[in-house]
Amino acid sequence: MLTEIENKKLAELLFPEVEKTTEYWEEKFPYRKLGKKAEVTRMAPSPTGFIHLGNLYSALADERIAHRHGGVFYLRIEDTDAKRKVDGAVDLIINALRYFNIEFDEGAGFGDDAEQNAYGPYYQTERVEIYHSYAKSLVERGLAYPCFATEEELSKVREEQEENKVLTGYYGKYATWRDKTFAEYEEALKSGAEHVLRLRSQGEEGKEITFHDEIKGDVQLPENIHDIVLLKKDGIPTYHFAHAIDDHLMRTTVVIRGGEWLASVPIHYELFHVLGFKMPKYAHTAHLMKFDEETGGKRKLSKRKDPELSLDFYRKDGYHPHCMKVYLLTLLNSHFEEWHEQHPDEDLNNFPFSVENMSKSGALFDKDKLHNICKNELSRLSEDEVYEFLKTWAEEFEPEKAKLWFADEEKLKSILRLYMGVGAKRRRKDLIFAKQVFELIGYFFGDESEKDEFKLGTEEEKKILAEYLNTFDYADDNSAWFNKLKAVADKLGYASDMKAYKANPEDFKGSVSDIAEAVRISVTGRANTPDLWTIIHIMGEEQMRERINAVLNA
RNA sequence: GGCUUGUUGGUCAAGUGGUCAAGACGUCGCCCUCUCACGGCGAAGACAAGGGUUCGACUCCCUUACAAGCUACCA
Repeated sequence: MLTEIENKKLAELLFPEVEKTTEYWEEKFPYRKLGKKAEVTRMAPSPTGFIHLGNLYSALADERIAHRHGGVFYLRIEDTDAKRKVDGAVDLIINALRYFNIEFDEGAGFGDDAEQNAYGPYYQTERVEIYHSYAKSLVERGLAYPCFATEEELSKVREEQEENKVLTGYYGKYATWRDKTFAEYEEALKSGAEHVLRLRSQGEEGKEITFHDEIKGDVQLPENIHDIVLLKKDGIPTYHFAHAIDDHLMRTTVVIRGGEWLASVPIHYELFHVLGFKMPKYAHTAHLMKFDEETGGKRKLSKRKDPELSLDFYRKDGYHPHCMKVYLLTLLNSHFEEWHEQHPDEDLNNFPFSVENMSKSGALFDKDKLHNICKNELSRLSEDEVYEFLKTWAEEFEPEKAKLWFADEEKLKSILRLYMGVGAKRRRKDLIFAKQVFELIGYFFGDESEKDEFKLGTEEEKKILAEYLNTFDYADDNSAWFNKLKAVADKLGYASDMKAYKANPEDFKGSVSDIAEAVRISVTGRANTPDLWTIIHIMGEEQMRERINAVLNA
């Protein structure tokens, strides 16, 4: 045990450059003046420049919680790990979220003098002075000490511990630098040896803390007994130390983070208490999972193995951000889906989002469900909105083909009206994502990639087509046109009346539907399309005849 | 290994001691119909297992199984 005076001397030895006191910082970053229900949340990514679905998922939760009641949602960059830094990452993050209509109120990316910077700096590497103030105060109070153990020594201890089947880590009797004399600390320091700063943990083995998590409820956890590293040998804080200080000084009220942090809550609990901070509320979220083909089980989505985790994956295929948001919200909050169904036209932001209704267990990412949501959401848009969306996408990802697709605005819009069922009693729901849309309507632009086969054979197909062309008149309206199909049916021994056909199918070669199918396939290459007459009138007589003749002459 | 969390139909889920255990996606069938889509109707399909507590357990407790996370000078 060091005396009070020795602690002070040690602190001075360790942090001679620190002048500002913790009180100074407390005053500089006062509690925020916000409404009673307002929460302060944050997104705190490392600047790897890689934003994935999981990040978006929890950013959405943070943003909703903050903005639900006029709170603040800010961006802090956790760049304490130098190895992970990437240039331009902050803009990448801001833009990625902006794409989904998620905006920060404050934090990194706002410019140094901005009002939105009042609790900054927001880069952890620029906050070292602050961390050191608190570190010094901890040393002064005998709650932290320098540790000169080398990596080799540490791993040797761990091996020993593993062998003896005791808890691994730097604690109790294994914490060799915990109870040195002042002279020993001073001597090691003077030798210039590398060292870290460790917490002198006050926890007791066997004791428990009970911790309330907003999602999981009350959780019993063992008290922290580890003398964890506060400051790394380069003076940069570890996540734990930075988390406590930053979220306290930035006056965060709710910390929403991945479930992998639940296990380190005891550390945070002790840190907050030892530093004299009030703990924020915590919500530990479950991870997005995926079905693993190899093992046949669920597993966490990993950015290495799963391309669909990357936001770019969805951007490339042209998923509309609104659809992604709806899907994520249905995963995020169990009551959202029902609410959205009841209020289809309400702004998503009016949904009463609450942490309590967040899922406890990891959800499997379900592409079918996503697609269903896309269909529904897209079908509610106007053809102009869809047109603009497709155009933006195509210009970025298919610039060559875009020229062809968007050469005739009216034509594309007619196609969209057809495929969306604009004007019909009910909308169609054919559109899922941009790439899929262009595959769907590719035949309008000469895309012959795959042709369906006519089930009654080529000979029959040619007979039907020849007869069809004979009587075809571009000026016919939809019903006149269809009556001619019926006439073709009668002439070739097919039933023109579906009811008659269904009553006695053996009396006919087939029905009008087969006539229509032959024409449909030769014109569009597909057995299934929306209204054929409309298609023909969008593409024009010339293109129709060309396509039919191509089949006839094959 | 230790600590922690989780487990309701194929998937997402409601549910908080008494329900014929919601709903959505998917699947299948029927209807509508020139195909498809849309829409309508219907069907199949679940409380991980075993012990308790209780008049009564999906709900509370214990054990087991399975899954996930943590066990760093990474976050």
